[in-house]
Order: sequence, then C-alpha cells, then structure tokens
Amino acid sequence: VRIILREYAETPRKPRSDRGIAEVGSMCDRFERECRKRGIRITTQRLAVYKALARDAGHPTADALYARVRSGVRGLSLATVYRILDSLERDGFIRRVSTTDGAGRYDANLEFHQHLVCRICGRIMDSQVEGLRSLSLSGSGPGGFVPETLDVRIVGKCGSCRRPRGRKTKLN
Amino acid sequence: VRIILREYAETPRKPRSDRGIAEVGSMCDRFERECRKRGIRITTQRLAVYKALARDAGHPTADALYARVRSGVRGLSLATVYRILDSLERDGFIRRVSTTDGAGRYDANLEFHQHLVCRICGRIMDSQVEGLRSLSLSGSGPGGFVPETLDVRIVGKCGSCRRPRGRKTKLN
DNA sequence: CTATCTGCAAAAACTTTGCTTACCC
DNA sequence: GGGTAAGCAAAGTTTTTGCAGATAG
Repeated sequence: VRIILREYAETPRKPRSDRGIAEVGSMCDRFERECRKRGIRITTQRLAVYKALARDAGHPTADALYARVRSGVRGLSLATVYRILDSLERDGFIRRVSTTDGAGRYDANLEFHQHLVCRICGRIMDSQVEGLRSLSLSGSGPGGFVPETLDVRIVGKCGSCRRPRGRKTKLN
Repeated sequence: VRIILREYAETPRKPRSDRGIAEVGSMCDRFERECRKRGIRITTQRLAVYKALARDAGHPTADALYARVRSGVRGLSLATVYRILDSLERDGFIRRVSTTDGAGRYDANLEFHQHLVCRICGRIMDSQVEGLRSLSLSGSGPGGFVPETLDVRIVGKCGSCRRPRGRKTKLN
C-alpha cells in the first residue's frame, strides 16, 4: 500500500441534517434516469425510500427511514425498507456507513467525503476534506492486499456536545 | 478541522491472525498491572476474554471470542462476554472496530493503526502506515466540531481473494 | 464484608426469509 | 402477461437486561 497525501484544508459546511429541496430533487432525478437506463424497476416504495435517504443527510438507520416514509406509503413494511436498502446498495445508489455501534446507517451521498463522528451523541456529519481526493492508492500491502478506496472517520466532539450549558443532544 | 498529512510509506507486515506468545504475555501483564493500579477487578472471565482478544489479531466478534474462551472457563455465558467487552472498552483496554456490516468487532491493539478491509471476504488486517502518526488535528470543523482521533479503513481486495485458483476464503 | 461481577434466562433490538399477492414495464 | 417487488408474519442474529448467587480485594 502506498498512499501519497499532501496537506489539505477543510471546506466548512453548516451542520444540518436535511438537504435542500433542489438538491434532493436532482438526486432523485438522477436516480430515476439511471434506473430507467439500467432497466431497474421504479416502485413507489423504492422511490420513497431513496428520496427519504436523499433528504436526510444525517445518515439514518433503516428504522428511521421507515418512520419517515411509512406515513406516505400505505402499508409499507420495515422488511421492505431493508430489502430496498440492500438492493439500492447493490446497484450502487447508496452506501452503508461504517460505524462502531450497533445499527446500520446509510448514506445517499456517493461523492468522496469523510465523516465527522461525535463520540458523545453519535451524530455523523459529512465533511469534504479537499486534497484527500487526489490521493493515490497503488501497489499492494501485506499478503498481496490491493487497496481500492479509503474510508475516513474523524472522531471527536460536536459543537452541541462541547457546550456545557443547553440540553444534551442525543441522536439515534 | 485542519489535518496536515505528509507523504507516507507503509510498513509491510505478514498477515496472520494470531499474535505471538510473548506479545500476548506482555499485553496481559500490562492489562493486569493497569487494573491493579486503577482498582479494576480482575476476574477469571475478564482475564480470559482480554487474553483471547489479545491473542486474536483478526478483530473477532463477541461470539468468536466466546467460542475461543468458553472451553477454558466453566459455565461462561455470552452475556458475560458482552458485558466484559463493554467494560474493557469503557476502561480503555480495547476498542471497537468500525465496520460496515452488522456484527461488532473488537481490537486489543490500541496503537494508532489502520485497517485493511477485504470487501470480498471481510477480513480485517492491521497496517501500520508510517507518517500518519505525525498528522496534526487542530481547529474546529462545521458547527464547532473538534476532532480528536482519526479512524482509517482502507478497503480493497486481499491476496487470497485476488487469486483466481484456490478455495475462496470466507471469514467471519 | 460488600460492592461488583457472573450465570441464566428472557427480552429487546436489529435484520433476514418464505410465501402469496400486487404491480411495473 | 411475466417476472420482479412488496406485504405480512415468522424466524434468525446480535446485543442487552433483571435478578439471584458468587467472588475479588
């Protein structure tokens, strides 16, 4: 493994959990276009789950997505949400986020980015760290391991959890 | 968040799952010493679980540790293994490994290191990437996030899974 | 001694599966 | 219309909890 990294600076970004309408819209458009192109079925449920995940930039669990979507789709079941998330991941529309705690979390943001993880409340925020993109992974590591992608979590303490006053943020 | 990384080279290391007797011994010694110093109880079960994790560098699950340890400790239960792993983590003797799949995995290696994750068989290998150690985390990110540690997974394909011939390695 | 840990069993949390019906293309 | 996807319920995994009894320091 040989990775060359140069110095890099962070692109600040307002912490918010929801993406804007416009961004969500264009993500959904791209999703539908790609599905049609590849002959992947577009169902009410699939679209609803994808849209909910596109809207929520807070890396929700399957259960959280279910809660968001169920009111809009009559009779939706959690099992279906899991099946949909699986297939969306297989088809490369979403990604599973690496975590250290129990439940699986998902992300519709496919661009190369890093996660700022608060070790107090568990919140996960996206952070685009410029310069990391230009890293080069080459050669092979121990036992012939060939690196393909880099997954970086930056663990620390988020703003809300640092402030002594004010109610503690407890997110799931 | 401001992180400065210079170029770095990887320290090759033979892929093996078990640490040597000597290394395990010194880890256990340190563990016992630290427990006594901090007044943390040393029980047969705790020591056995810690030792099993110290020996297995393959980032085992709770269940895998239980399987390794149960023969040596009469009547040990999986619930106890979970409780022990929790407390060892709280006390800073072990760490939970970040993963993308369901089950929790643990690591007794507290030194700063990275994980090479095979996306085919799921194997997780340690890799000491020189130079990363000298990174500097400073300043604060979006919303006042203060970074403390870096958790890097290098995802790719391990040697066994790359070789066309030979049986596929399927680890859990 | 006594606060803490363990065993056991049960529950909770999370995820997958089987099978029938519904519906996209 | 054919085949994939969804609904529902049940089972599978993984992890946590309650409580009585054991034990390290």
